[in-house]
Amino acid sequence: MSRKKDNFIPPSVATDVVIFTIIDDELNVLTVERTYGPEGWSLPGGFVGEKEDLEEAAQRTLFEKTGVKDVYLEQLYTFGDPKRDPRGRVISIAYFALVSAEAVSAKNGKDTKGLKWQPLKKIPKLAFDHNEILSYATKRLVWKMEYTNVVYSLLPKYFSLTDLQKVYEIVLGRDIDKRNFRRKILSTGMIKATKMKEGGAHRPAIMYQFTDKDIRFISNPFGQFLKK
Amino acid sequence: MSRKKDNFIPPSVATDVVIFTIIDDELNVLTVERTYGPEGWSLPGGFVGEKEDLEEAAQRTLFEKTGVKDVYLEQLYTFGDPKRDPRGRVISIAYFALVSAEAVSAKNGKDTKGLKWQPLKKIPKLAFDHNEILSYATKRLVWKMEYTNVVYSLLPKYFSLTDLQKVYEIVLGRDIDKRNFRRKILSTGMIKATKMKEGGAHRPAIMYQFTDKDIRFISNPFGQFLKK
DNA sequence: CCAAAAGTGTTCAAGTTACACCCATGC
DNA sequence: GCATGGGTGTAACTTGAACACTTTTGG
Repeated sequence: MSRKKDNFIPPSVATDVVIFTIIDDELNVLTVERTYGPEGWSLPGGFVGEKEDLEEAAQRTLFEKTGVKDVYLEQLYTFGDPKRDPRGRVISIAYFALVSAEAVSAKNGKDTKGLKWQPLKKIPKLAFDHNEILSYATKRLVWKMEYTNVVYSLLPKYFSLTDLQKVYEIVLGRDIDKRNFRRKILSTGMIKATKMKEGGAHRPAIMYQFTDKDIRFISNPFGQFLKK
Repeated sequence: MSRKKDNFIPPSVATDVVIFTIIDDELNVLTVERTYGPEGWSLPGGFVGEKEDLEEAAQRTLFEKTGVKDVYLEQLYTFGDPKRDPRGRVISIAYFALVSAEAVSAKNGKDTKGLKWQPLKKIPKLAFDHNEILSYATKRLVWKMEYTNVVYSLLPKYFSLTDLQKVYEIVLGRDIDKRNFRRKILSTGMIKATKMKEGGAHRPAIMYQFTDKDIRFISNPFGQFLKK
């Protein structure tokens, strides 16, 4: 309540967005090259507009950088260490987003200059506390994959069970037994066969799609899965 | 990045804290009577100091209202609807805290006037979006109870298995089978018998305490437990 | 016919659920 | 001796984990 002291300088409020996608069988994160302030890379973000909701601000950042809308976006955590930005007090509400690689490559954001997808495993030291934000986001992602059907946001409309399994293996970082995976994933009812098969090189796979695109908890979560 | 426009009024930043405890076998929430702005009850909270970390601000609120420190406190969610406070733009980082009833009754906060513990089931319409914050906090609480050992923050140092079970029943809102509860809780290793027995009215119970007071995930979470 | 990915079942171990009676104490 | 809360075991079922071979297609 000690608000109206003289000389009270209100903090700035920003959002930063951790945007994940899968490229070349690796989990990637979108980074931007800094043009002012501390040099190097950082997460995409920006200040919250005067009459803008927090999620709107995050959505705006996401759209400006990737050109996509209607993707999975959720609030992650708010970072407010008084010294997290050397230039002054900035409180950042971090969001995390999942986009499918094809959605992004289709329509690019308007300012793609200075943007770079970087494999999570090779992320350099980022500006501010952005490595910490990223680490937080990564934990949340793994958790969401195990307990919910978020995986839909990382895949195109149609996909084979092998495609789906690969995404789980990449994000969870371990191999999964094919037979157990299939039994379990099908028992959740989160996907349905569309009977359409691709015309590829080998035996054609049954293509699936998600039954719904609302986030949902899985009845018997993917505890540990099993070795391949 | 459209920050440095003229006339940009930075939002105020506050924290609000949802403080739960158990009183008379009911889950209670601490509310404060409003003295300015919208009338009625609201959650305890206050503006974030100029050089204050967010969690510090929440901790300060908690201490001022309840007189307790070192209790379970975690960041919940950040609420930032531009119209959530009719007086102007205020972004609120909500926290949620668990205290044991005995800890609070022991040492009271400095300004107890206007404070009231209210049973969750009888909470009236609160100011701003505080009912929404509360609802969010309640969901988080239930989740944490099922998947972690947070329950330690709601109990005194020594307690019987019946005490413990009662807390679960109150928070989860369902009856639990005694035998299954005991087997499971003991198998987690989160509590240990201290062999001390009370001198009460009936057959004395074995008293337990928690093996550690760090938040920890439970290996086989309390899925549904079982009917009594 | 061969390389490559798709597809498919069973067995054993572990965990979950349902369920009912005796025990120790104070009064 | 009785009321009250404390304490205990087992059987049926469900879920989890480990494991290997056959099928289909293109080239």
